[in-house]
Amino acid sequence: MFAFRLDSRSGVPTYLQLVKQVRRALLVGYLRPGDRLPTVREVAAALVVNPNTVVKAYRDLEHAGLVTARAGQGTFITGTLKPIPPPSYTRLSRSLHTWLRGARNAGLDAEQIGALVAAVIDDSEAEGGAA
Amino acid sequence: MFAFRLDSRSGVPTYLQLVKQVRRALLVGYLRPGDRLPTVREVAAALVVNPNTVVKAYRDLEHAGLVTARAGQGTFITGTLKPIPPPSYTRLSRSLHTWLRGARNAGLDAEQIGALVAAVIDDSEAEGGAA
Amino acid sequence: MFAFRLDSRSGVPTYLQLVKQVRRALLVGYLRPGDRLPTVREVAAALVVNPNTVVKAYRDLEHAGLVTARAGQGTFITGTLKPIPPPSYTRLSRSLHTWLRGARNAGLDAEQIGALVAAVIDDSEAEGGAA
Amino acid sequence: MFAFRLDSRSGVPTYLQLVKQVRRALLVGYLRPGDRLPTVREVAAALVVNPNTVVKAYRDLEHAGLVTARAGQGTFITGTLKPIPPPSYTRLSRSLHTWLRGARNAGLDAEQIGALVAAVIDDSEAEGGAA
DNA sequence: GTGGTCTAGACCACC
DNA sequence: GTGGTCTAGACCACG
Repeated sequence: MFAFRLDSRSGVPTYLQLVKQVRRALLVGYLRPGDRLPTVREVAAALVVNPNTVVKAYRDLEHAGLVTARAGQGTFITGTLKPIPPPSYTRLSRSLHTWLRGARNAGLDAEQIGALVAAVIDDSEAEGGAA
Repeated sequence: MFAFRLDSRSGVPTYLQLVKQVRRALLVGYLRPGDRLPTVREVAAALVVNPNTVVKAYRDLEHAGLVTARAGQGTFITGTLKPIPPPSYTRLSRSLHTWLRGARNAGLDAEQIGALVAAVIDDSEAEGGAA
Repeated sequence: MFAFRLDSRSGVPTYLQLVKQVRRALLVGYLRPGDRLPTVREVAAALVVNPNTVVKAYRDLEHAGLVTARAGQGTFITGTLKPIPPPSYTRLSRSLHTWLRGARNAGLDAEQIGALVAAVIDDSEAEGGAA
Repeated sequence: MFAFRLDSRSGVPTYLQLVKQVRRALLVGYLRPGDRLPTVREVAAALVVNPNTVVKAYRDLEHAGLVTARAGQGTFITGTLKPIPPPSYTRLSRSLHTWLRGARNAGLDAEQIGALVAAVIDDSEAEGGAA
């Protein structure tokens, strides 16, 4: 079953964090059409969050055509989002993991790693690297 | 002179984005004690944002002991944040850049790359990878 | 319910007066963890002050780890500040009250009393009286 | 020679702190008509403050009729402010000193003492104690 | 209804 | 000119 996580220090609204995690899972191939999301109540209980907040996230996703709620059955993935091809995913994820290990071996903590990653990505986007 | 950037789609409050960029610059060694940040009015004009929003960010940083505001003179870096050692920075940043190029050559767009990075980092943190 | 007071002639910014009153109430034992502060809107209405000014004060307190804001619920005391032991408080407060009565009986007005108190305290601090 | 002190953490504007100290010294009998205040330059140098700030304070005092600037000679006290009668002053100051010593012996630090004093004075003013 | 963010614009303190 | 405070009022996230 898909599990959500929250980072209360990020400043990102709770409902947006949920939305982003589903989108991310779709992109990465971890969720696929037909999969069932945990119920609003389950998520609310697990994250200690108001059910309305979860409802809002699910409604956002439904609005974007990514999920469909079926009364009495739950919420299901019914859309997709140009997922990363599994072979690329495997390869890139593996090499990124290696890079991460290197960073940790160099003594970097989570905050430093986050700063480095953000700096490099921002950087390369700034110079039109997305081309 | 230090320059800020905004991502309006991220959902992160403007002032927090500014705060994080300064912290990141400190971690990465791009800002150091004694450096002067752009004035409140300059930032507000450059980002087309209300001066109060910038004031809030600078105040947060001052609260954290990272900068000091001097009326009539500007806002200066006066604290530090366990910066990444430059050699590690150079090496890791270079290899991450290479990885990024590989991801782009595999046809991934910015959103897919973001999802992949987030997935890998979250993952490895979840399993106590920080050890 | 905790009540705030303002002294517009003091020259101390409104929001700082609020902050100091909460800190003082903590030191004196009048507020304790779990207590709820009046809502931003209540304070703003009672003091005829802009809500943002109150928000600023509460935010400062939160930053200092003394209170925690819970959206939809209010702002609660969640920290403490080395309170004065109640017995000492009772004894010292009582004798200071007596002193105050003496000063007033001698014909001193509020400004004179303030000057005297400030002079004596400053004085004794200057000579390292805190020892 | 009269000496000024600054408390940068109080939030009270610098120039107001200077004004208040002169008023206090007049009330307490520490300054009397004919006394000469330190020059603007001396104060500015001693407090590491911009001379304009001192000028503003002196102008405020002149405006209030308490001092007079004489070109080339300095600034002199030329007004008064219902001073505390010296006998009362001596007696009250002495007993307050005793109280202070008691508070410190009870282990209270400066912040706690300040809170206690403020609480007691506020309190008694609130109930019309100034009568 | 709670607190949080942002805008617009005035005024003050300090250099 | 700098940063700091305050007001007025809109909109959002959360319960």
